[in-house]
Amino acid sequence: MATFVALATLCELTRWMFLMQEPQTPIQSYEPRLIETQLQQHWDDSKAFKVTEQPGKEKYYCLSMFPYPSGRLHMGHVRNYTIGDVISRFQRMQGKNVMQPMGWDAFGLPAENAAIANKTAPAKWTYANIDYMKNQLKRLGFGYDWDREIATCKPEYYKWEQWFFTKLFEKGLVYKKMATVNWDPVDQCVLANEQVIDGRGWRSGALVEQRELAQWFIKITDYAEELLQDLDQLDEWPEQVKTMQRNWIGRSEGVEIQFSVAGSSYDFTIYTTRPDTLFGVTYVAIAPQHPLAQKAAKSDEKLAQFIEDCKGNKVAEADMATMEKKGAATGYFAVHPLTGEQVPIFVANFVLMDYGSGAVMAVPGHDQRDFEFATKYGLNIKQVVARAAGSDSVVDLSKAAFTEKGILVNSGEFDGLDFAAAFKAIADKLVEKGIGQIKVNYRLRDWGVSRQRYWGSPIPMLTLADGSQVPVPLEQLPVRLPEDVVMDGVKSPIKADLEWAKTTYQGQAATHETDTFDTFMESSWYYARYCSPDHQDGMLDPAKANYWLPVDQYIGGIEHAILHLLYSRFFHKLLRDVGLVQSDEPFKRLLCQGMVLAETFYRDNEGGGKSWFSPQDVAVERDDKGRITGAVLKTDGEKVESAGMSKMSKSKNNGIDPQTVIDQYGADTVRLFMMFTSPPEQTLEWQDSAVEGAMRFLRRVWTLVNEFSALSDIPALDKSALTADQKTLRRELHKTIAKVTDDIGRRYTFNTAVASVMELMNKLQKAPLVSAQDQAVMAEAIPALLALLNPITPHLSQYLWKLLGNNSELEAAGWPKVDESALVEDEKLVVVQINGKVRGKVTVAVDATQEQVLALATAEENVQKFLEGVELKKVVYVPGKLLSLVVG
RNA sequence: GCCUAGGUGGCGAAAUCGGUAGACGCAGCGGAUUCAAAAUCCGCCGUUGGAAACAACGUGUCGGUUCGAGUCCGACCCUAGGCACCA
Repeated sequence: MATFVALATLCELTRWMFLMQEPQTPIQSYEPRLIETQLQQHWDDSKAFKVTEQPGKEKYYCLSMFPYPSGRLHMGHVRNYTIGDVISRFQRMQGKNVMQPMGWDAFGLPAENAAIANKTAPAKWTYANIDYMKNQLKRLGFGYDWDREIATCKPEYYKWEQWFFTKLFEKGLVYKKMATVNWDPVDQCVLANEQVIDGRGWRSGALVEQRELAQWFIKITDYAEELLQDLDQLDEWPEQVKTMQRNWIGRSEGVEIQFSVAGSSYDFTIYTTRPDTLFGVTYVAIAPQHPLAQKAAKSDEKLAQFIEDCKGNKVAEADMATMEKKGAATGYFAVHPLTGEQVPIFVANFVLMDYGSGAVMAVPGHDQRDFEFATKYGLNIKQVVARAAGSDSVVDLSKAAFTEKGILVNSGEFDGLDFAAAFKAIADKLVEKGIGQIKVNYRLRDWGVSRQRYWGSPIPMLTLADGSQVPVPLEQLPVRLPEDVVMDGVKSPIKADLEWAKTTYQGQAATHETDTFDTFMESSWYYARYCSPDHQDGMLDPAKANYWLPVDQYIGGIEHAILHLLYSRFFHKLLRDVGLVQSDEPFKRLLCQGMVLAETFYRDNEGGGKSWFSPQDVAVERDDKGRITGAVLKTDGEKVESAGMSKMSKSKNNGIDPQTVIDQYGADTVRLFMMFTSPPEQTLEWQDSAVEGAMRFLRRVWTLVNEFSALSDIPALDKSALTADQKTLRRELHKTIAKVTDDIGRRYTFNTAVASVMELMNKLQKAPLVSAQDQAVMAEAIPALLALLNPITPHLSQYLWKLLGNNSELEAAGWPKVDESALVEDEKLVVVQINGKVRGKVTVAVDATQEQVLALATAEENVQKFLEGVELKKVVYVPGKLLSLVVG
């Protein structure tokens, strides 16, 4: 320890001596704003990130999910786009032709809300936001090819989406059917799920009803099997996302069975994955909207009332699953297809008309939901499955259903069969009788794309005088959305203006569809449009699209794991099938970044509510160990309560505005903080003090490079003339290069990449600069350090690179190369364990044998202590790492 | 309710293929510098015991596999994301 202190002091001394030797101008302090804005201006003026197709060069398409232009960037964007920019710059330094585009997911609900609140038009609000946010992106130094910018609300963009929809219509992939929506009876409008709060409309407060409307659907179910199968190709996607998509698609094999209704010519089909439990059916449940339920309700007031009450249900699946399960008898009985027995038909609030056939067979003995329903309404519970032979536990149906697969009982000729055999035998029997068939079913439902809103792409369909519906021909596209409108908060302007819809089709009068597309339509193909953003003659320029696609790296929030990513994959296959692209999948590699959280503080109001305070207005108090003991509001010094870390949001007032932080610390510091604080997939917790720490590090780099740049006539590196310390430093340098290359290029663990650069920095700062080879090693290390940092802190790196006398761009100099010869070590530290506990450490030659290591280990005093009086039973040696001794 | 993740010091985290738990950073404490402060630099920093060497305990909880488990297996608890009209 004492030696080390002396050494450190010596280093300081030599550094000080060196600084005193040369007359020099004092080092400027690190002022990020100036160097950053200058460089950003240069990038902008020179279009530094503009790219074109270059057939000879390896392409790399790096895409971050485009933002909704909500007004200002939030930290989630900053994190997302920093990751994308780091990967892009890294790949550029590998010599690839990197395309990194940016644009705007410009249609959507918030623009309508803002338009109502601010008495402006959604278009105007949206364009103003785009202007502001574009400047924010530039201020963060992101290397986008702005010539490829897209805003989805522009007619040049949605024209081709409309055209594509008409193509799909022609191919039979589009159809219209009734579907359930949330209806606000006071405002007379359709509400999004998030606009329904506790069953009431968010603005009117009225109780929301279910209503059936005719809507357009795209047959994504036709592609269900391919969407499922092709997940296996996506070996660079997170397993988690693929699993979620598999479960969402929900492929199952089952049997479709026809039931007839006693004393009626009516029949209906149900689908089950458990045909082995068919003999356990004791009732049948149908949806409230089912025709049979409607028919029964005509002569049954109580049932009619029940069906009416079901309209108060929420449409969202989460609500369906958690609500109380209720039902009412229809008075009808279904005839069991094999036994001929009659079982009651119930209307149940949990059966969805939109999904499957709107009817389910109920087996309370072997399905938990059916069991609870049967118990509640006093229906029969019948056991038809028993545990396989050899199991001693008994099936007890008094408390819960028995849902495992087993051996059939009480099932007539099928008794004794196991699941697989029973499935086949019962299915065969039903097929033979002509009342059933084996069927593959998907949980995935067709994609409803109609929205009853204004701020979206009009659906390009026409209704003719005879009621038939035809697509708008290409020459009449786009169907333009008027932008200069007034929002009244109730009716869409294109619905309110009765003239808007009027048009002609082949000389006859026709009316436009006034519904607009789901905004997932725009975000399902923007990645492809970026390849030829100005293409006028078609949706895509296939040559360009096929040069760039698929996207090599896609980055976005985990919240898009299912819907957006599934719709985009679907669209890509549709694009392929009309001949516009050649690949099967749009995104080769996927990274889902975590959310950005911040501390939340509140005070209880007298009314029982809470007031939330921005963490920037709160000061925390700590005890002498640094533990947080409390917090006060800076303005009044009074106590506030902490509610822990939560997602940055308006409602909790804990959003940190990136703009303020960039102004204070600069873009490089923000970028470094984002990359260093958490691995990208995890949540990131915002902490002001950690941001300061990031800046502190950059200041140290600044100072070190400035000091070094004052040196002149640096001798060449002579690897054969290095001292042990110089060799060690070089080894650290090349180990760091190898680690950072792997961390950024393969693992995407940017936090550990930064950590290892920091470790290198710590060593460089302590290294002497006295001898010729001291300086030569430093001269190798410093440019490498700047290059390793460049993807993360491009402004600082580029500035200091120039300071070292380079005239070229740092990125053009390429990525540092590892000198394998510098990595060679001749000694290793081996840990000695006895019965699994560390008892000593020995340094051994790299090629030492187990016997040699054992000899060294047993010579250690502390090791000997634990070997006394016991027998050595086993020795495990992991070469160069660990020696494990088992004694007893 | 269903599907998918995640729980490691005061805090953010690291440990990449089962091999030294806590790298790196923040906060804190002690010191240097300073008239003073800021900035900077040096040192300490999981808990308990100990002057130290070292020992015991320790990766959400309970159990298992292994010479060895943060990592693998089983059960449970908590938190987050998604659930089809927020994007």
